[in-house]
Amino acid sequence: MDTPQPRSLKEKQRQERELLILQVAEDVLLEKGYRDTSMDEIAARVGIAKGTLYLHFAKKEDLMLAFFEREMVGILTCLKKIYATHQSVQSRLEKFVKTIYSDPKERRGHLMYIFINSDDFTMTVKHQAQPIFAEIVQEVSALLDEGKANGEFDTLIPTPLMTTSFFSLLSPRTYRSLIERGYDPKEIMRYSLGIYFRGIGGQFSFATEQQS
Amino acid sequence: MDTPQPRSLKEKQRQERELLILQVAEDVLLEKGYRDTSMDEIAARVGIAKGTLYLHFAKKEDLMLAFFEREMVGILTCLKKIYATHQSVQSRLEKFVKTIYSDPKERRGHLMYIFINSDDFTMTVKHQAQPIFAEIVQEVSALLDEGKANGEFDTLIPTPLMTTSFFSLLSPRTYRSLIERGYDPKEIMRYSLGIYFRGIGGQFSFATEQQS
Amino acid sequence: MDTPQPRSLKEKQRQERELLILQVAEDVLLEKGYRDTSMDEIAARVGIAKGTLYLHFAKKEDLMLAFFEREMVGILTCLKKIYATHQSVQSRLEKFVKTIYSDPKERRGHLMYIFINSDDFTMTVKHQAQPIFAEIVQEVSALLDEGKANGEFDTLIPTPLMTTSFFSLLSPRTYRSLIERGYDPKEIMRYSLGIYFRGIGGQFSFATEQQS
Amino acid sequence: MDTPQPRSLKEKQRQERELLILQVAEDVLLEKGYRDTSMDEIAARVGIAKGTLYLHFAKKEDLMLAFFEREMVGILTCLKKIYATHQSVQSRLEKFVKTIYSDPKERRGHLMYIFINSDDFTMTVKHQAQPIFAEIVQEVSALLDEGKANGEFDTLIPTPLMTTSFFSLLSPRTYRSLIERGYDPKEIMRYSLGIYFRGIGGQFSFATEQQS
DNA sequence: AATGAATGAGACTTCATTCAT
DNA sequence: GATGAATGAAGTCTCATTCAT
Repeated sequence: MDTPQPRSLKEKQRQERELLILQVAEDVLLEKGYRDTSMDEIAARVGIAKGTLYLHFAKKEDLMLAFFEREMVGILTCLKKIYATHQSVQSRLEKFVKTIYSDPKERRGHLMYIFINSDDFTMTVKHQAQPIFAEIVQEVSALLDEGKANGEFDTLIPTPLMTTSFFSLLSPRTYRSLIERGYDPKEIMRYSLGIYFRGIGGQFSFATEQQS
Repeated sequence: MDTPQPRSLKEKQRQERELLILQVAEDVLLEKGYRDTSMDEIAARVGIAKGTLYLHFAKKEDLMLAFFEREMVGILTCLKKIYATHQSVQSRLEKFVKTIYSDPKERRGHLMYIFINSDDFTMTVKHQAQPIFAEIVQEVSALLDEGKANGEFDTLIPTPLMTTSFFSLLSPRTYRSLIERGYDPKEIMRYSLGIYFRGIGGQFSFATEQQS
Repeated sequence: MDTPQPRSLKEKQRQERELLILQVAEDVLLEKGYRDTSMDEIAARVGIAKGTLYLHFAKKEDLMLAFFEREMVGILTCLKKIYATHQSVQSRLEKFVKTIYSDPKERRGHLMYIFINSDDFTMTVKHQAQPIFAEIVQEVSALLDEGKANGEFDTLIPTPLMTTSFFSLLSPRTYRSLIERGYDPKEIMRYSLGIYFRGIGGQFSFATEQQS
Repeated sequence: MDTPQPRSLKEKQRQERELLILQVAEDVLLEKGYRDTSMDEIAARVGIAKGTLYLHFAKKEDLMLAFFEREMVGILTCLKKIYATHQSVQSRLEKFVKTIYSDPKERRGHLMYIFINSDDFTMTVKHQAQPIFAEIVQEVSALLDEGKANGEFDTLIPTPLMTTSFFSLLSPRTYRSLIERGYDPKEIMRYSLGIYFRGIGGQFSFATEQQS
């Protein structure tokens, strides 16, 4: 605390760069997958030396973990914000998914899927990120329980099953294949959500929005 | 034909060995993912020398492809057998999924999921296996269309969306997490199918089987 | 000697096969060079199993050595036959070279060059084949000495130098490059010999044959 | 330009290292031939790790190519320098050969021979180095043509044949065998050149220098 | 005797990680 | 702090040689 300003200046630069690294790591991860993401490429794209990467993150795993956490914190924040809303549970979950998927190229949604479903990545990294991961799952579970309690969803389906189904909704690969066939992201979203919510006992009319 | 026994004996051993390799490759693939599956490890687990692996498969990719095809041919056969049955489309698809997942550790089901959803694996191998892959997807699509035609499923949902949802049903990772929490494989299966079929407009009572 | 006929029958077959192996080895060696000549390919081209190759030759080196000796014995025989002729030394040496190069694709000539000049091959093999190699060199040296003695060649040039120059006459590579440019094998031969013999003090008219 | 010294220092070291690698590659190539030259051995002899080699040259072929070009550029430069001299063509070509062979162990001369005559090496590498290779051949051809025009050499011998003969003059293998027998490098050179130049119609007295 | 499946040393190459500058 | 050259373990694949049948 004896040198607060200079430190915070340096510190600010440092954090900006760290952010940049995380963003680049995200880019590369989404493009190439975990194993084909090399530290060399990340450093090159960020425009720093490889060694500098290691000043921020001691291991590739740590970078990926930090990156994962950054994303997951964002998702969790979004989830909590929506959680506090006064709407039906279904509306809130729909809102959540749509928000997650509303960034360019649906990065956040795909990342969430990868974190939860990918082996390559998950095996190496996730066991270290249990807490936040558990919190996200917990939050969604709580919402689903609320939905069961207020009659929106089917009470016969165990919540954990509802939850895992929720997170399996949209695999990036199949998503991409649909995009390639010319489907509109919003349409894909709507139908996927529709299948899910009707499946767990919610109300969903595929016709309605089509008519309006 | 002059030396039928000796040749078939050798050949039998060869095929047994090849089968063993494919099984081990499957094990390792399921445990570690495509990129972390090394030829060294496969050879070591099979108990043969590295070079021997290459007598059976000229490249890692070839092994993975052979292995993929073996599994997918099995799945396709199963699918066609069931396709010819006289039952509701839903029953047939349920039967299909249950059959696929009925082997120990649900390997086939998980593999199908990986083949369809994994990037690592798919990018390297699937382009070579397009035909069979496309056939499986086509077969399921046809069934879903039949279901739409006979009133079982919602005609407002585009078939490709129904199809991709179908193949996203059970990610191995979430499946495993449910198993770890003590859920019964059959139960997981039933609820997942239930959510899916109700989601696409089919009939499904989560209560019924519970009562019987 | 107790079973002379059967043994000689078997033995004959054996020798025929050995001859075939040597011929195939020659083919492959000339096509691909020593290091790219694999035992697999030789066996496959001969139409026998790899193991059978090893019944004839304990090591790749041995095969190459045997093959080298076969060729060199042929060349030596040819050389001795010509040696005994009653002609000028130059005529005899010319005859020798033309004979060596008179087989299809000039195999023997190229092989002689390779044996004498190639590093790859020679380092591995030649030290084992000293005797015959030395004999060929000796024979040529003797002829050159005879030529020096009877006034055909320049006595100021040390015989060993004349000899090595003689064996460096036609490298397969440059030979091939000339063929590719459309030169006639006989023409190449004539000019090369001409340069050499004139070089060592012999008589050679490049014009003569052209005119006739 | 803001950091000229540090950059040039690093760069200098780098180039020194690269030079060292090229020299070692040359050593090993001359000792063992192309196919028996392993990246491991080069690294070990240079005293660096295998990976470091790949910082300088992305592939074995690239190293060999770079090395080839370095040598050939040297030879070409030397050739052009001599070309511009005012002397008889024969004197200039003699000067060229003597210069090429004047380094310790006659490395350059042997390398030139290998580049032009070795299959192993040439097949892999030379097609990438055509331009410089062609230029060297062209330069020598031009000199020989000049010699034919001014009456030094026999006009009846086609220039391409003169050229290939020129490059076949001294095979490293036979050269070494002469050295082993106690001949002096200069003597070998003189006689070989003598045979060649007399052979193509030039003037050469084996006696002269002997007397002086 | 003949086979060819099996072996394993060794080649090339990549990349996460370290460390002297 | 920042750099990027250096490292070396690990991965894929080849091929001479052996050996059970």
